[in-house]
Amino acid sequence: MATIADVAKEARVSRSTVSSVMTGRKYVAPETRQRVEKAVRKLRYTVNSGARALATSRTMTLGLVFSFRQSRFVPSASTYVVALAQYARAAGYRLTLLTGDDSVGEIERALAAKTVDGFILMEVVEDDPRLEPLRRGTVPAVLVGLPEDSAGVDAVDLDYVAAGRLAVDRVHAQGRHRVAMIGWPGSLRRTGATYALRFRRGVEGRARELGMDVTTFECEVDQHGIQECLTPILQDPSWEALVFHNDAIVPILPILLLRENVENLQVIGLCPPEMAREQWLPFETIDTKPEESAGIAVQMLLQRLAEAPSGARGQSGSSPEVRPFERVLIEPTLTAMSEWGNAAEEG
Amino acid sequence: MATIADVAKEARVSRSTVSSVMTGRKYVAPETRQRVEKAVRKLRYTVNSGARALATSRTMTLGLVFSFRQSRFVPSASTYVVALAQYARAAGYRLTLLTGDDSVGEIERALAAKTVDGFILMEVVEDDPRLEPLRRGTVPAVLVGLPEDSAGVDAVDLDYVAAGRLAVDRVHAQGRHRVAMIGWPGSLRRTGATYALRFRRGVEGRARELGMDVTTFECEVDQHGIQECLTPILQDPSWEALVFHNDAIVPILPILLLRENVENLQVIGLCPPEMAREQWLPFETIDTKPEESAGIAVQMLLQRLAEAPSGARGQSGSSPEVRPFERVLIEPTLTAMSEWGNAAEEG
DNA sequence: CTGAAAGCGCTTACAG
DNA sequence: CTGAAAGCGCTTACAG
Repeated sequence: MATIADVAKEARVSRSTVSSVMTGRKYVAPETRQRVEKAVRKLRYTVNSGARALATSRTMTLGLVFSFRQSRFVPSASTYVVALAQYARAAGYRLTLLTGDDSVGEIERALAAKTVDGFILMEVVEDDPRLEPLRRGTVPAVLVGLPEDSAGVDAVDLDYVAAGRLAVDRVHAQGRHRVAMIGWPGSLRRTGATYALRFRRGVEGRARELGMDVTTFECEVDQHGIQECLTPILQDPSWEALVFHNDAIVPILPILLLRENVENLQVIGLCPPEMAREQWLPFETIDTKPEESAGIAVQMLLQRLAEAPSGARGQSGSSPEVRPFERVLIEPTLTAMSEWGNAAEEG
Repeated sequence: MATIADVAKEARVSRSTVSSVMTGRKYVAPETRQRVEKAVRKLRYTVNSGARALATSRTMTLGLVFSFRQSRFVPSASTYVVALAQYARAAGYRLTLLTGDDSVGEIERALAAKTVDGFILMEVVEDDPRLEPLRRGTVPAVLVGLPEDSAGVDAVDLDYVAAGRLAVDRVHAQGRHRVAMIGWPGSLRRTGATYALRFRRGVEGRARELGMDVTTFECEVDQHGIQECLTPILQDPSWEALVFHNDAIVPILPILLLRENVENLQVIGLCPPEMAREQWLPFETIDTKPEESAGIAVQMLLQRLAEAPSGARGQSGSSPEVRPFERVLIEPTLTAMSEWGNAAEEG
């Protein structure tokens, strides 16, 4: 593999000049630049990113932190991961996986060994223990999720409260009144998963404002729990609407609606867009917008990195005068109902 | 942040000696070693992994290659990812995500910029274009998946053929004869996804050996397609058994069985263990064993790395005399049926 | 506009 | 058993 020295020799310039061409940070005379570029092509030269990292004290790597347990509740986790990787790469950053059981330890080690320039945290919970090392740490972090206290880091997520309100507004617009809200299991709520609580708060709050009648059910994610929770609701015609936020019921609900011959129940809920896209669901859904969250997360992190005093340097002297940390709420939108009939015809 | 020089000064030894202690590759007198260790603790020193990588030409990073499109069919993708990261980390390796649309380009860039010591490929298809750069490349790779031709790399996967045979044997053991096989959509088969073809081959082959009567249905993954495919089968009592390999139908099948009052149909299929674990499925399943695949994949890759002539060096001279490449098949096992009744009682 | 030199933080023969 | 020196492949002030 060619090194910068090989290129310099081939182009009959100094290594500095080759470097200037590669980084693009310095003007190089067109004629010289062309000689260098030609040599680069001829030798198939690529900058060794490790060496560059050492020289610049920028690893161009972001650490993606997510833990094991919750991911079974989030089959759409890979959507976030892929989107994050995509955006990071578009900006020249790699994504490295920090997914051990001991996330806090992972973060501390990554900080100490300087393997990453920044962190992205998924599956954020209230009082997330991972925030502590990050707040002391020397590199920026961004949360996908919105705990009450996100001091010291930027955070982005769907506006789950607004999503809950939107769902209720849809119901209200149909003149319906009596609403069953199907949420995640209590076990998930107890982990402190921020979205579970926020959606529910939106639903219940808006219902109260509109004088509507909401009852919340926490529904397990297994076959048995789902049947047990939903069947009585679907069999009781006094329910006028069903609002849900529980991915596990999504593929099953359509069949249950058919089985119970439910005809006059309005159904609307939050679900990952890939589900809505592929499933031809017979009801409206609200998009969780994972790609948007990912895009904004990466963007906020890059922004911090651009402002930071380049790596480990400049850490002495006057305190860096940090820009206030952000909390970005993504506005939820409705996805139109898929028409089963159309689906069949379109083939 | 402390550097090796700080530690050397604090311990009143040379940097070489500190390095010897940190790497553990050289004997250091106990008394000296203790001084060094004390200094390390005092200064909270951690080796800068980038600098070490440059010096050793080992990045201690593995590239995880998977593309966008198929992952929507594989909600269990994150199980593999997490397991791979876990095993890699246990061996001191990081995992970096190579998930762009242009996987081949990602691989070539990673090779050129020397960002990884090895590659792990997921979602392998027949004639996978990613294999070409890897075969020329200078670092080892392992496939999770078994294309016909895996020359030049190690490969591991569940023995899907055996899984298909196992399913049929279970059916045969019950004295049943007429079998409906529900597979993945034709669109997935056409991508060349290796598992889709292999399971089917196992089912059909074994059925032929046993003189059984199998009909294969390729079932779409959306609500409409699933209903359309399954309903007629469930309504036709002449089917004695249903063998499936299509994750999308798993959560829906139990309800359909209830709805159609199916009583005498034996059901068995392949599905990710987390589904079986959480869903209380009313039928037997065969475990896809993602953790085992991940473990063996990492292990095979580390084995290659251990044998390799340490990074970019030693690439000249006699050709490296590679050990034959392996194809590891993981034996499938049955997961007992969850009893709905028990589930309810255990609460 | 270009180059010589120092430095990023390590490791590893090689002497002693 | 320990240390001085060279080197991994870059970048970046600093001269000129």
